[in-house]
Amino acid sequence: MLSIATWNINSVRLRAPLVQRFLTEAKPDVLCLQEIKCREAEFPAAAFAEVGYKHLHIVGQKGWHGVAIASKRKLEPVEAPALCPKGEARVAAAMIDGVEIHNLYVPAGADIPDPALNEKFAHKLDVLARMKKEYKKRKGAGPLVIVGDLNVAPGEHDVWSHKQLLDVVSHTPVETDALDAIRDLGGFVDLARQHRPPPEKLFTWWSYRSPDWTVNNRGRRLDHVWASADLAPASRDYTIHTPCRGWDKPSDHVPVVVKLRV
DNA sequence: ATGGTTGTTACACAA
Repeated sequence: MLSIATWNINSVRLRAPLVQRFLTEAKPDVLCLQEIKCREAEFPAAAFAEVGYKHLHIVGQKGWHGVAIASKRKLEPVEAPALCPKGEARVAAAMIDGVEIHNLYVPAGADIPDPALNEKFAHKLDVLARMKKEYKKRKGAGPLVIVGDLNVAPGEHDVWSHKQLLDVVSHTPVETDALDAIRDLGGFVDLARQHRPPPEKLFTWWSYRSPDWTVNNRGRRLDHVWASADLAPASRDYTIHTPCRGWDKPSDHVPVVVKLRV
C-alpha cells in the first residue's frame, strides 16, 4: 500500500511543528506540500528527517509559492511539465514505488474573474491551459497521480454555495470547465468523488477572513488527488483531515490523504 | 453589498 498526502502548508518554516504532528499521527508514506514559501536551502529538512521523512524533492523560491515532496520511501525526481509561463516554483515531480507523482500549485488568481482586467486571473487560466495540453499529450503513459492545490472547486458540491460563488474566483465557469477538461482529456479520475460521490459536500479549505471557520462551514474543495485511469481502481481510501484546520496557528488548507494498493 | 485574515517582505504584495 502507498499512502499519499497533499497539503497547502502556507509557510513550511512557520508550520514545521504542525507538519511533524500530522506526519506522526497520519503516517502517510508521501507528503506533497504547496506554498512552502522558501528556497531549497531554507527548507526545514531536519524536522522531516526527525519523524522519518528523509527523502525530499524541493522546488522552492524566495518568499512565495514553492512545492516539495517528502517521503519515507526512496524517491526519484523526474522532469516536471512546464506549467507556469513565469517560471514560478509550482510543480515538483517524482517516481515513488513505480508511481509517478506530480505535485502542483495552481495560481490563486486574485479577486476579479476577468483576464482582461486582472493579470493574475489571466495567468491562472494560462496555467490551466498548459495543464490541458500537457496531460492530454501524456495520456496513457503509465500510472500517474496528480495532487495539489489546484485553486479550483470544480463541482457544485465542492463549495458551500454554488449560486453565491459562481462569480467568485475558484468557482467561475471558465475555471471549472477548464479543470473538468484537463481531467477528462488527460484520462484522470477524481479520487475524492470516486470514494465520496455527490451530493456529499467536500471541503479542504476555509478562509482566514472569517473569525470562526466552523460557523456555517463556508468551505471549498481546492485541493485534489487525481489518478490516471489505470491506477484509479487501486485506490482504497480517501480522507480529508479536517481537524487540522482547528489546530493552533493553522494553514487555511487541510491535508488530504489517499491510499493506493500498488 | 462589503469586508474580513495571514505570511513574507521591505516600506506592499500575494493568497
